[in-house]
Amino acid sequence: MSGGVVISNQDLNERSLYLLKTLVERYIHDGQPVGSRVLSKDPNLKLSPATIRNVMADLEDMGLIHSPHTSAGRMPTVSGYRLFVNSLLTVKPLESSELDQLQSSLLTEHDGPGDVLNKASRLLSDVTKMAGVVTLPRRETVTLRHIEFLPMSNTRVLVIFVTDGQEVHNKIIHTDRLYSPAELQQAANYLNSVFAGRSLAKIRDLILKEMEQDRSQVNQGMMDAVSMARLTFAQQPKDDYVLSGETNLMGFSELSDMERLKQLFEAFSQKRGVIHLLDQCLLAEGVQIFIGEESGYRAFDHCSLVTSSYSINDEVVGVLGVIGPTRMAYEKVIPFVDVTAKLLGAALNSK
Amino acid sequence: MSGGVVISNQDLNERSLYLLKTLVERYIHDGQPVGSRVLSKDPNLKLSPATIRNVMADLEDMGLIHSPHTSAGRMPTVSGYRLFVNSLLTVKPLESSELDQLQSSLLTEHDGPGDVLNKASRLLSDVTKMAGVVTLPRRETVTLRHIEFLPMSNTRVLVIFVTDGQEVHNKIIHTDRLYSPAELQQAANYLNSVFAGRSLAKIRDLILKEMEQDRSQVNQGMMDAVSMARLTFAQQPKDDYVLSGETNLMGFSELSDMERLKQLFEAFSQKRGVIHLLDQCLLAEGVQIFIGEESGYRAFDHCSLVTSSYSINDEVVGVLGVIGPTRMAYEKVIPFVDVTAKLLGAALNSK
DNA sequence: GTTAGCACTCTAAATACCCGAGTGCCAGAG
DNA sequence: CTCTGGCACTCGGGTATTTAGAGTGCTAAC
Repeated sequence: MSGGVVISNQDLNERSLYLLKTLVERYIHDGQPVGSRVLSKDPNLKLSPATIRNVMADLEDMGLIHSPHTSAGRMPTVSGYRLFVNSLLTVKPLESSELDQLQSSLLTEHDGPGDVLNKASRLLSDVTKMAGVVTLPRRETVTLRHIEFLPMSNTRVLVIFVTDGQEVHNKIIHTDRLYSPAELQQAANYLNSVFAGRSLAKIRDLILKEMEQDRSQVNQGMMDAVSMARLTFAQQPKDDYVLSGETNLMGFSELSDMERLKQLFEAFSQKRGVIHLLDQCLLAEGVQIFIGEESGYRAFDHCSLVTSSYSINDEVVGVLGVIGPTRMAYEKVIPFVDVTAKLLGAALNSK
Repeated sequence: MSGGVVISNQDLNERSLYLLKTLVERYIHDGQPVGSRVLSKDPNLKLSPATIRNVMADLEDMGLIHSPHTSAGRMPTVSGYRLFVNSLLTVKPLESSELDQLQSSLLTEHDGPGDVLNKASRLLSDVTKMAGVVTLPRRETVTLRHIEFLPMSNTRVLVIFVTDGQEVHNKIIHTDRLYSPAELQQAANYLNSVFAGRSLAKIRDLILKEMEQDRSQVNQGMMDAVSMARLTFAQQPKDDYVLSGETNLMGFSELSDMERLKQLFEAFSQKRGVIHLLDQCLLAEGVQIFIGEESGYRAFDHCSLVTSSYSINDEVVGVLGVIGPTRMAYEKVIPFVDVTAKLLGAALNSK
C-alpha cells in the first residue's frame, strides 16, 4: 500500500517541485521512465545529472516517484500524480476549435430525449481519445412532467412517464384488479394534476402521506390512482449511464494486459461499480479526479477518472467524465471536462 | 482467397469424411493443430499415422484443412468448417437444466418492455460463454398500438408511441405551427383510431395516400394529425440491438491480438455493420451460420456467428445469435440458439 | 491400398551473450 | 554545505545459438 502519508507542496523546496513537475510532464508525454540525463537537459533546470539523481532519490523516499527496475528512469507514483494535479498543474485553456465543436454539438437541436447525453459522451471520448461517460439525470431529483397508463393484457398496465430532461421512462405494473381504459385515463389525469412539476423523491413522499390518510375522506378513483403511482415509483430505479469510446482504451500500453482489460470492460457492463464511483462526484462542485487505485475499484487500478457533476436548473442531477490511463494529459482533460459539464447543463436547462 | 469451389460431402468417401469430422471435433476441443498421431488413436479409425497422413494430404489439396507450418498438425479451413457444420455435425440436444434456465428466464414475468430482449441476450452469452446478441424487433413490420403527443417548448412536440413487442419509442418533432394540448390530444385520438394495429410500413403508405387526397375533402384536424404522423414516421428508424457478454470474447486466444479485438469491439459500437450482417438472417428460416470470413466483415474474420430469426405472431421481426471464435462448439450452440429464438418469440407473442 | 522407416523441416523453449541506459556512491571542486 | 564528474554496478531487451520434439513427405516393402 502507498500508505496514508500525504505529501503537500509545503514539504518540498521549489527546485524539487519543479523537477517533479517536469518529470511528470515528461512521463505523460512519452510514456517511458524518465532518467536524470533527459531531465538535466531541461533549460530551466540547470543541474548536472548527478544532482538530479540526488533530488530524485529524495522524491523516491517520499513515495512520489519510483523506478520499475534499477537501470530505468523514474515514473510518478499515485501520490506523485496527486501532488502534480493538486498543486503543480498548469491547465491549458480549451482551444477555440474544440469549444466550437462542443457548442455546436451540444447546443444545437437534437431529436431524441437521451440524445444530448449520447452526444456529450461521444464528444468526451472523441476529443480526448479516451472513454467518455455521462450518467443519466438522477431520477430522484428530476421532476415529473407527465404520466400515462396504457392497458395491456389482464391486470398488466404499461406506465409511461416523462421527466424533466425529457427522458421517457416506461415500466409494466401489475394492478390488483382490472381497470378500464377510462379508469386509467382518469387516474392519469388525477396524478398529472397533483404530481406534475414535483421531483420523484417528493412524489414518493406524497404517495406515502396519501396512503396514510383516512380512507373515508378520499374517493375510490383517487385511491386507485395513488396505488398505481405507488407501484410505478415503488422501488428505487437503477441509475444508468452512457459510455462511449471504450475501444479507445484498447490502444494504451498500460491496458495491454488482457486480464486487466477484461476486468475493466466487465466493470463497464456491470455498471454497478461505475455508478457508485461516479455518484461520489455528485456532491462535489467542479472537477474531481480519481487517480489509479484511489478509486478503490480494482478494475480501475491503472486508470484515472476525471469527472464533473452537471446540473439542470441549478440542481445537480448527474455526472460526466473521462476514463483513461493514469498517464493522461490532465492539463487538457480537466478544463475540457469542466466546460462540457457546464454546456451539457445549459443544453438541458433551456427546455 | 479460398476460392469459390464448394466441396460437398459427395466428393469424398466415407473414411475421409469421418476423418475430417474427428479432426474438426478434436481441434474444436483442444484448440491445437491435430496431427496424424492422435488421429490414429481414434478407436473408430483403425489406420496407421502414415495412411492418415495420405488422407490428410488429400483433404489439404481440397482446401478443407491446412497446417500453420510444416511440423504442426492440421486445422480446419473455413471450407472445412463449412462442410463440417453442413453435413458432418451431430447436434447435441439441450441439456434439460439449460432448457429449464431458458424457460424460467424468458417465460417468466419481466417488468419492462425491452427487458425480455435483454434477458435473452444475457442468456445467450451466459450459457455459451461467448457474446450474445438480439436485434430489437424491426420497426417496419411491427404494429402500432398507441400514439401520444406531448407539447414541449414552442413548436416542439414529444411523440411517444408503443408498438407490438411493447417497445416504447419516443422522438421530438418540430411542427409547422403551435398546437394547443387539446389539438394534440385530438390528433392522437384520430391517429389511434385509424392506425392502431397496423404495421409501421403500412402506416407510412397510408400517410402518403392521405396526403395526396383532395384536401377539400378532409377537415383541418385530420390534416394536422396526418402531417404530424408523417414527421414521426418519416425517416427509416435506425435499428438497434442488445449485446451482452462481449467481455467473454477477450478470453479466446484467437482474439488475443489487440488490434483485432479493437476492430471487433469497434464494430460492436458502430452497430451499422453488425445490423447489416444480422439483417441477412431475417429472410432465412431456422439457424444460419457465418464462419470466419464468410461474413464479409473484416472485424469478424476470426469469428463465427450462429444466428436465428425470431417471430412475433408468425411474423419474422428480429434476429438473435451468438458471436464467438470460429473454433466453437457448434453442436451445442446451434440447438441452443434455435430454441432460444423460439422461446423468445413465444415470450413476445403472448402479450 | 496400407504400413514402417527415415530424413527433413520447423517451432518453441532454453541458454548465453552483449549493449545501453540508468543508477548509487564517492571523492573532489566551488 | 552543495554540486559535479567519475566509476563500478545492475538490469532489461535484443540477438544468436542450441536443443528437443512434433509432425511431415516420401519411399520401399508388405
